[in-house]
Amino acid sequence: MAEATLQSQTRADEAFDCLQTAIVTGELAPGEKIGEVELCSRFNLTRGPLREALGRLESRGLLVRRPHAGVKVVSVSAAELLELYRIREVMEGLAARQAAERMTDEEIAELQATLDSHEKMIEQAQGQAYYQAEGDYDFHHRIATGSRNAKLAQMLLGDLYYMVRMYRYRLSTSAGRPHLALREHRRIVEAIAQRDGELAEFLMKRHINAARINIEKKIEEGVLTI
Amino acid sequence: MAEATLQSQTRADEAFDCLQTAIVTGELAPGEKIGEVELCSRFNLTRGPLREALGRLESRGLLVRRPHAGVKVVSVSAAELLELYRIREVMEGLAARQAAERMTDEEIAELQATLDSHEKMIEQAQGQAYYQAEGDYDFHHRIATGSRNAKLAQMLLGDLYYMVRMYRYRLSTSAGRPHLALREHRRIVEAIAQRDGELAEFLMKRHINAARINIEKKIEEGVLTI
DNA sequence: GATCCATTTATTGTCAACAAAATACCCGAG
DNA sequence: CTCGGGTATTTTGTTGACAATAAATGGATC
Repeated sequence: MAEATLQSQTRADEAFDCLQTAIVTGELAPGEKIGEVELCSRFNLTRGPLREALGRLESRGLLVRRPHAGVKVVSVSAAELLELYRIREVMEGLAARQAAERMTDEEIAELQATLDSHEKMIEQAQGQAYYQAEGDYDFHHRIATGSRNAKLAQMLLGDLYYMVRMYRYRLSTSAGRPHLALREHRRIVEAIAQRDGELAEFLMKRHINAARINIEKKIEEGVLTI
Repeated sequence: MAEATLQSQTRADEAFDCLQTAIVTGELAPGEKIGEVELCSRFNLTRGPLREALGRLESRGLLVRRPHAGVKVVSVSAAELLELYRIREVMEGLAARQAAERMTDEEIAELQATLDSHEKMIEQAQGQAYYQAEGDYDFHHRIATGSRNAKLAQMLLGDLYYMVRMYRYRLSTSAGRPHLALREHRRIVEAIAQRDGELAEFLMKRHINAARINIEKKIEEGVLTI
């Protein structure tokens, strides 16, 4: 059962965190219709804060709400997942460009260190899928915040990533190409370190486009039925 | 005083609409600290639905909330406004490309008709600033929905445009270059009509970039003090 | 036997009172 | 006169009960 990760400041925040993680991890399955009272007993909440959290989640597109009819978890089709990647492509391209212009040298060093640890994890090849997925998330997370573009980071971290991660958990790993992805990550960081924003944008766009094509291929193969 | 535009389905929706328009039109000034009870009396609501609406608005970045300390309307700096345009550039570029691939012939015809009416309004030159601003919004709105990318449209229409419009109202018009903007719009539609997605993306990006530079110039001139 | 309508039931939407927390104010000491 | 601490007040956060609406069920008619 999903709990509030850290001591949330308010009950509504707690509810929001719980529900979000529950949705992302698949504990609450897509398309599942959920009653308010059921959720209350499940997460030890009362309906006031819960409703506030539901509103926030609806506004973020993680669930849909019909008046007087109830709440159900959003179910994203394969086509919509691919559309998400198209958005990621342009937005993270921008993030990479701005990160190249604005990240501090310390942040870049940390980013490189992150990749080093990812490399070790892949070499050890144990639970590589999970770590790869998490590592990938970590990498993109850092670049989003490194862009110093508050709204861009908010949209990426607050909207898109949660929807993508929702599928990551279900697919175990969407990438399945750890070495290749790592190499692409390395190149992007290199461009950022050289403060070459244009190249960083290009490489990031190509990186995400490759991931999208990979998913597309899996869908065609029937590995991925959504 | 802002009212619910149409009969909203629920009190919370009503509250959301009221507050959103109030913020966008400047009725609630940026940085203004607002109390819950005050809002309730002002919009004839009770605190339950209001709090739900506040949560949604916070999640969209239109206001910030500190636990136990209250709610205040977000105040976006000039720098942040420009960052918003950077995001628009890439996202609307994508929207234009996908619109060129996916819009129906009817939609394209409507889009052209829209521009015709805009042209007339500009020629009449009465209240041109207002109409230009609204017309511009209308144009971009149609392309966003025409992209057939649900999440992209949601992010543009639900997040970015409201923040941009917040400033539109305060600046009367951010463009101030109606003829030029119209010509750029024409070119974009032309590319869409020819189903040339790549060109449509390029032209849209350039169009928004020009708007951004125009604002930047105004800020430097001191016309625009945020 | 199937369909339409009314009633019932369960669920959501709303409200007003209660509890907790942060700000503001006042008083005293340095 | 200024600064620190403590109390008072205001405002937010939470709760549980009440009202309204939609789905489900059962009965009657075609």
